[in-house]
Amino acid sequence: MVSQRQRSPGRPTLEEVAAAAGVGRGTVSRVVNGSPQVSPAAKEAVERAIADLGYVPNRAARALVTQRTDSVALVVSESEDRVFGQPFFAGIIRGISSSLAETPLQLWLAMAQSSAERVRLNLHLTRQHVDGVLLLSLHDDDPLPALLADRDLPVVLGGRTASMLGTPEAAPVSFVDVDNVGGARLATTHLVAANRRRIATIAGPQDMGAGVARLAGYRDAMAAESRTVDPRLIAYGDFTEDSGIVAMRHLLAARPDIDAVFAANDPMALGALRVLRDSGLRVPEDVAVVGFDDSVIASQTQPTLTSVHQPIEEMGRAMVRLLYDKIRGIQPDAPYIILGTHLVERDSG
Amino acid sequence: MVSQRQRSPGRPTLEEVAAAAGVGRGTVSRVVNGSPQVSPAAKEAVERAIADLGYVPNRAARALVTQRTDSVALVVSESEDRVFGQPFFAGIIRGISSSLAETPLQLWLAMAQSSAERVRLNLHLTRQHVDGVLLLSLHDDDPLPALLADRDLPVVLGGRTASMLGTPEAAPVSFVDVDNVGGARLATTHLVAANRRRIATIAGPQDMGAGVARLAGYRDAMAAESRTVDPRLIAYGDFTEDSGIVAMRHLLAARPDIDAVFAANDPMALGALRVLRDSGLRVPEDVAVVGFDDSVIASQTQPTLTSVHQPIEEMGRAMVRLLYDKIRGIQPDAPYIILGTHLVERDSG
DNA sequence: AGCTTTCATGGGAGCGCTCCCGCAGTGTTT
DNA sequence: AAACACTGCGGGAGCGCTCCCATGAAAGCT
Repeated sequence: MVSQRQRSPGRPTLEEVAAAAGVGRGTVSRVVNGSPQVSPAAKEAVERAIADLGYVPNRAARALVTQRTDSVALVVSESEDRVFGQPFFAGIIRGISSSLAETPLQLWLAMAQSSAERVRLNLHLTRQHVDGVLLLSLHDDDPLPALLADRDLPVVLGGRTASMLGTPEAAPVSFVDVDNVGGARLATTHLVAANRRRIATIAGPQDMGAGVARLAGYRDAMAAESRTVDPRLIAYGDFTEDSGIVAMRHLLAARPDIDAVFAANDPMALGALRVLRDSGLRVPEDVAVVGFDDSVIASQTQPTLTSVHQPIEEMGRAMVRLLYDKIRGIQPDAPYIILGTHLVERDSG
Repeated sequence: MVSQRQRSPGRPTLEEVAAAAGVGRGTVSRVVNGSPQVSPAAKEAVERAIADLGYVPNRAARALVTQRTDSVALVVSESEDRVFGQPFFAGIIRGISSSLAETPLQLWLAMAQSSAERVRLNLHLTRQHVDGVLLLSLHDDDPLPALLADRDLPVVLGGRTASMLGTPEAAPVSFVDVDNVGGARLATTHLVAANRRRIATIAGPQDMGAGVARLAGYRDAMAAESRTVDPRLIAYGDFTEDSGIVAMRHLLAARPDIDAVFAANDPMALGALRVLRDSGLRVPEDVAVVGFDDSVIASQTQPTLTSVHQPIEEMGRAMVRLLYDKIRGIQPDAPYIILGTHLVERDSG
């Protein structure tokens, strides 16, 4: 075993580059960091030396002195298994990753599943380890955003909690979200316009912003059409397909005359489709179904699923934009970004 | 703006812990790193000081001196969009992440989509930035593994290239893979046993190990049953659903009498199902279909899809195990791990 | 010409940590 | 009693970098 103190010979240091270029350490540092205070001649010499030696700055050394790490953490604070694999996360990560590629920032992925892991994680989410944090999939009672904000680490949430729905400008942390209320309204209004009379909804969990907002949108739209909502037209799920199945059975049992269902996400809509088929009801002839997500599966169901589209990848990109501005101390135009949705009509209603 | 040189007051250093505990820097370091050369009294004093002050070691400073970073990169070297969102990746990441949680290692996520990004990435995959690299989704001509191995950075591949299929012990880098040949054999033999006479296959891309191996398994099984394989029974796709559609159409055009299809992954099987339905053929009565992946969609298709199961999460965990051993300089039992598969029978055949 | 201002430059100090050397104190052996 | 080994400990050196200050040269001013 080679001694730890030995530097691997292949990796040149700043000092060696300086020697090769015939300049001082300071000048090389200035060139590397793009300072304008360098003469063209010196700059050229340094650049050639860097290329010749294959110099790559040592991040640890730089981080030690600048107190910046040039990395951000993506924290998926969710205990359930299903988190990944959901096309939602896939899309967000794609957006985040492609956006980060345009910055000097590196992405750290942290999944905190058990609560022990979350404690450990919390300890490491400090300025000396990351420059900022992207938080995904929050339940309303998650203490993490507050903790991080206290430490004043730049934080951006993907989505928001129910408490931030009413007055987004008062939200304690920045966030990027889609207009869930508007999207749900779109879906419901669409069903009304299609002459559906008894429109039910399978709502999401009421401890998550998206669940609350999509139900609010449904209520809004129904109220706008002066439809009173029989409580038996509302069932709740937890965004999984199984919960959609259970909810749909409840709805059919309570109100067998339902002729439309708006499900708060695609997996639950899938569950609904399954139950309807098993009950011998035709979609869309007997019951129309509209989902929310416009995920890949929406075009693969039978019949294909009408669904509210949300710009997921753009959400990821917006999160990075907001966070990067914060990290650089740039005051963003707004502390939050809300993206629009639109309805993609397919065969189910 | 506060000067960069200022230490944020909240974060105590080793030295401050030492002062608080009334010991020297060395002793604190020994306690933090679990050295046995510390008296119980000193150890206790240091531990209390750490707890009191909320001390967390500075990774940059540690990395600077140890030349280790305690982080590994997960490189998804794939230019296509679809990469994420595939349940395959989701599962692997879950396995990797849960396994890493038991080590001191942190996960860096790097996706290199454009080739410019790949150059930049390659520069940063050095010992001074990461302790090891996990590589996913390789095409046979990917130069990255060789480059990294040259630099002698510990590397573990997820999957393997076609050239490593024959003699895994001769593979230039460690890898974790499933027994694709065996899985494909399982699927094919199952169709034979179900009395299918004209069994076609939709093979994957032949520049990827999985594509080659699954086709080989099909051929093996057919040969074992002394069935000659009409070349018209083989079509090729690129693992996407669309390519499965095209391939299935080709097969039906060339051999309308096909009564079974083995697709090299689930999305292509999905495409096949779609074409068969559109052609008025019943599944499984007229044509049986078997996929490979046993992904979530397999149980959601109509009819549900019989598919070869691979232990994806376990694959991720095995990759981490192998890499962590390498990083610590532990000679692993074998430089590679091949995991088994089994068939999950559903309605499609 | 003599003065000030500007600019490019070299190199010291120090970021927070680990490694290692040497010292003191205790115990063991001859 | 002397000689030696071992254990626990303190603190110097140094990892590779950025920041900043001092310096000298060039340029601009009266």
